Amino acid sequence: MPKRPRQGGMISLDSETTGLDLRHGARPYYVSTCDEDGCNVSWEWRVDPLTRRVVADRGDLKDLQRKIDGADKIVLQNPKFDFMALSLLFNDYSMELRWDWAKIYDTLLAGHLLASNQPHDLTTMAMVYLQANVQPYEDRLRKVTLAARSWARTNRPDWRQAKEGLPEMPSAKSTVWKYDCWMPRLVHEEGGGDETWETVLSEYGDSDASVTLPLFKRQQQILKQKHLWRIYEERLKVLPVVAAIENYGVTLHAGRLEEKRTEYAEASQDAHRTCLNIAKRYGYELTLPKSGNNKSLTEFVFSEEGMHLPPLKKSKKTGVPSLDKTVLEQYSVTLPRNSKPLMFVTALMGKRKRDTAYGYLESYKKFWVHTEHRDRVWYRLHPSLNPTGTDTLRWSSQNPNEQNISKKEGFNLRYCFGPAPGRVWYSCDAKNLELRFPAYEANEPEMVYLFEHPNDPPYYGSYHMLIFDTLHPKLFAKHGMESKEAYASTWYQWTKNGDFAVQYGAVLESGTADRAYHVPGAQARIQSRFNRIKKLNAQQIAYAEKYGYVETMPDKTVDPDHGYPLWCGRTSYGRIMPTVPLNYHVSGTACWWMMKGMIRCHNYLQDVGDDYHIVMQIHDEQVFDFPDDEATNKPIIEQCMKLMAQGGDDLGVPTPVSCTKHSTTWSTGS
DNA sequence: CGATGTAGCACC
DNA sequence: AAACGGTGCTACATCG
Repeated sequence: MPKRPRQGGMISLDSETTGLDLRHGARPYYVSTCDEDGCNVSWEWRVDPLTRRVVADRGDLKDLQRKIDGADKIVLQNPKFDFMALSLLFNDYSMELRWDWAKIYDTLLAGHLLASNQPHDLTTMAMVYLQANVQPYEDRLRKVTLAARSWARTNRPDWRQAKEGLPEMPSAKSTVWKYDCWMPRLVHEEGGGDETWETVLSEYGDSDASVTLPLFKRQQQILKQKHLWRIYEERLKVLPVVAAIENYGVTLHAGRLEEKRTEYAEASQDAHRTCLNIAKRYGYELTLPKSGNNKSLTEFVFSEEGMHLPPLKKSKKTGVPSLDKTVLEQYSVTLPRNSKPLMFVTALMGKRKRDTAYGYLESYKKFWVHTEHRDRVWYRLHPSLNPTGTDTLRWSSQNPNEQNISKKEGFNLRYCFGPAPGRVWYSCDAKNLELRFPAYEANEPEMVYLFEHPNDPPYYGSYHMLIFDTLHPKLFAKHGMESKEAYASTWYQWTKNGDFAVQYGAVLESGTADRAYHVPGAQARIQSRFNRIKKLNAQQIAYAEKYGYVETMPDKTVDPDHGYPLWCGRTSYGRIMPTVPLNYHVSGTACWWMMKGMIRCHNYLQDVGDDYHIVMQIHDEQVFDFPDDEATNKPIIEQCMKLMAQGGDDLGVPTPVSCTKHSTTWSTGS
């Protein structure tokens, strides 16, 4: 007896799309649902092989909407993507997808919460949590799709097969068959393949939907057992926030981008010529790489055929001499003035930096889409933001990455980004977030005093100055707060470098931090002055050794007893790396804080109006895009700052937030 | 020839 | 054994 679909209850939903680049036309063409009896209901739409456009059916979409409306709960693997894809498809047919986030569950968020450093793809999780193997369905689909592509290449050369470099799929890399899984059915209709080609897609799609629901039920059971359910429910709140951020995107100015792109291209070419000319004087026919190294370059730099420079650092894995930024900097301060090698090194450093910047700008052009502004000057990027993209609670960003946009002097790509006409940006960031958490948690008195008294001597809230004084008391006695300017490129800069090394977990024995500080024994001196943080570090390491994970600081409003577990991983000898636990604990807490701020700001801005948006998150910084109206905005942005700072109350640590307004460009100081 | 690994570099 | 944590992206080099 065939099963009849149930009404209500919990269902799972999974869709297959013609690509990942929804803003460039990718759409779902197969949607499968599965209910608690294991009964699949699915829809399949034709893909126009010449244009790759999905030809859906309004009746089907209404059907699907009824299915969505009728369910009490819907489980998806990464619902953000399906939601956005379906919204756009509905939009193509002048319909609006109704979607209630309150009834959505996500197996991806659950997977990260249960095992932050394990794979979270559906196939792996089905195996781990259900001992169910859906890989054969995928293998079969792959095989048949590749065959269908091959048939079409010969018999239907005008079909638009997925491949790297097509403008409608800027994110496509080498593996693209996944975007052509609509092809087997169509090929069979046209006389190729066999009848199994009609069902190979639905068997795959239905198997994914069928496994998603029991997977979630199992995850839910474990989350409850481990007392993580409250944290899970809090995490679910990020889904609509992420969808809204991705949907709105971020604006950039084509003219400013072109200006920078030309500047870097020309300077890079100059540097290129300089390098080749110098090589020529050694009688060496140099071929420079587009980025990084190639054989020609390393041979010229290190061998006797060329400049024969001494190797300063070797690759960890391969042992080849390194020619990275730090090595080039070393050469640039040690090689004789006016020497050919110095000129070469200087030119190469300049070329590399410009090539990197140029490459980023090119990638923005690949991904950008026109905005509603008809002047074709303002474009928009829609990077995807992944809250489970890291082993900690950091979010990752891709296609393109919005979290590595340079703000270096001379390479300030933030200049290209900014508010479109009639808009204004506000950039809010937490002050010393990752330094505050350990200071308060360990109750390190001098540091707490520093953070509590930002306007008082001796350090006026400056953490780096406190450390500077610890390492260079005589210099600080002489110059006070002006040490920052007096030693801007030496002792003060080195203090900052060392502080970051310590913050990111440098262990005393390695001497890494001491080298960064340029002060032998520096880290030991700092640890003896701030021994409570040293103790906190030891506690976190011991905890991780025992349990395999550390927890973020508990959020009183969610679960006063437990934070988010972050698994630390072990070496092949079964030990936790001592550099990891405190770092994960602190950085994870900072990211939890940011997540709380984003949820609060998003919900608040929704109430304010429909034109107030979060546009970016760069770990401890949040960027907002508002209508350009100073008087109206003032209380709104102040409330956003308050809502961000409220995350500190949840954790028991004061976390003040600062804000910068950007009227024309995201770059500061211009 | 495609897949995979590595180096280098941008951000926090 | 490793000792500075987490990412994404590009080009180069090598593997199968």
